[in-house]
Amino acid sequence: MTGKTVRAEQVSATRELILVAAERLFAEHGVFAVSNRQVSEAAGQGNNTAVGYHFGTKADLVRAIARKHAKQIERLRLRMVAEIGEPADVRDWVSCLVRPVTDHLAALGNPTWFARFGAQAMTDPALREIMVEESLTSPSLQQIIDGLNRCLPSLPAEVRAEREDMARQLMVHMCAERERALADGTPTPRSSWHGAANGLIDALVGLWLAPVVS
Amino acid sequence: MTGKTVRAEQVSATRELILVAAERLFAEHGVFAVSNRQVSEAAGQGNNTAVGYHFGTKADLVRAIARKHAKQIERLRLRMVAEIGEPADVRDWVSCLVRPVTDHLAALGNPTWFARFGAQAMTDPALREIMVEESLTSPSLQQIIDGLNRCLPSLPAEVRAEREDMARQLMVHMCAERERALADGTPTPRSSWHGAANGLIDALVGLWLAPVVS
DNA sequence: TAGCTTAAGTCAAGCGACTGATTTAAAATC
DNA sequence: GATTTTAAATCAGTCGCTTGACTTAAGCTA
Repeated sequence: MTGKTVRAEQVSATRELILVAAERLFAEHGVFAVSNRQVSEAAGQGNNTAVGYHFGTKADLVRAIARKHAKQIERLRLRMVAEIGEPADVRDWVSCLVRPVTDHLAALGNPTWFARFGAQAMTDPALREIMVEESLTSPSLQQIIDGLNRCLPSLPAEVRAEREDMARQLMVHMCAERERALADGTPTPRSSWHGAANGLIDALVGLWLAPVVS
Repeated sequence: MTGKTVRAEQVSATRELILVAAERLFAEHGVFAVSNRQVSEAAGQGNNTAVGYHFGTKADLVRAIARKHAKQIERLRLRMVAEIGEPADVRDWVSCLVRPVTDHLAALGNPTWFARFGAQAMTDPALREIMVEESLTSPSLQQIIDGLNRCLPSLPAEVRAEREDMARQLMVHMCAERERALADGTPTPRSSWHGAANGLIDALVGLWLAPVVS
């Protein structure tokens, strides 16, 4: 952030204002229920083309939001993977999957919007690919998958692929669910993001270790 | 369907045309990326107000689609719950949760659109409540939850609530994932909806039986 | 001063909602 | 049972409004 010129500082401040405003509006009203104009206005920009100028289309804006968070989560995940002890068991690897996300959300304070935004974007036919590109193409993520596979050598390949998907879906949508409840004031099963992570980790360990019966 | 007048027959045919067209367009392009006009046109209605006339707002249309499928799934689920043997174990109840949904999708043939539509609607802030009302307020569903709880008496209430959520999220989004892959021609872990259900059931049994560690 | 950023205003296109006319099955009347 | 009346469904077109995209001008930093 430092080391920039005054000009560049102002520009990235403007961009950040837009990103935050967009994330909030998208989470609260839906990505496609909010126009670029409304985002620009909410970001305090007099110009109705501010989003277009700084980011381009709505898809580009979504990408920028995703990238921002993915970067921060990836930092936490790399650190955690680096610190993992040997021998690592399924629970260790699952924790590496879950904690960076929940820790990131916890660090954002309250309220947060990213989990709800992410869940929407992941289910939209036009935005899904963008989200996958930005958040699933991560070296540390592959490391975790590999580590998990080493723990579960007897699991058939198709079951592994399936359970990877399940783990991902569960993380994305359970975080969104909790964030929604927090925003609505609805009671949550756990009192903190850390607790929610505990619940997720327990469940995911059970899921990965589940015998293949049928 | 029979026993109706000719007039009523035509009307419900028109409504069905609109529902099917909407479901397809929503799944392929996104619920809010498709206008009511486009739906009317795709349904072969000359009038751009056809959706408004028959259903009302877009939210009402979404509700009608959800209700249609929920009804059919509920029929399958009631039958399966009625046929469940005693004593029923976790796997029996989980099967009652999963099979009606996958069987319904299998019965729809190929391609299907409902799973992708449902996943979108479930994550949208404006549509979520509608979907919950239409598909989660079902007597048979409560029976299954109760049965599951009887199998797992030692599970803390908050963990139970949490894992109910997880099971629901997994069903919705894994079905959508598979439907997407089928539509794209991407390889799927399983060759049939029945096989996908097997994978889901194995995983969910493991998830429910997972020890509460942390 | 040159170039990037913000502001202000304009534009055609598409939106949901509305209107009145037309069609036609169904109900009422004879 | 034939004829008239009614009301639901469909059609065709219009309305005000919002949208993303565009143009032009002003502001400010390097």
